[in-house]
Amino acid sequence: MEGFTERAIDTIKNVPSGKVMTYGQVAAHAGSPRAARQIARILHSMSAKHELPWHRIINAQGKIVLNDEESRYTQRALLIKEGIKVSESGFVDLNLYRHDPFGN
DNA sequence: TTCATGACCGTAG
DNA sequence: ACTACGGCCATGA
Repeated sequence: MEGFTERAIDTIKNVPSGKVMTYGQVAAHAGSPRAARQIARILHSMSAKHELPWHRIINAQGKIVLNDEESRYTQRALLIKEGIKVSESGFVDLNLYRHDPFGN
């Protein structure tokens, strides 16, 4: 493994379709539990380049928090297409769709 | 090395 | 559900 960023990207790539992970979860799995903000930055800047399933990453409340209106719509559409139920206000039920890297 | 920057997190009102 | 605040921390200039 390289550094935090590498592990984070790897973690994100391993989120299966139909599941989601929170920023904090990814950070923790990458070795830095309190570095959730870095995950946000990684997705913001490298999602296209690394072909990451960026739409499967949401915040700890299970809510979509993108600033851009268009991106929000896209993310919601992608999640729904994978079978995830998303409320109109952009909430996802983490109890049902949370992906646990360790399989718990 | 210091400084600003985030698609965050948890708590509180 | 919404806003406000303080805390956290890996990057890049």
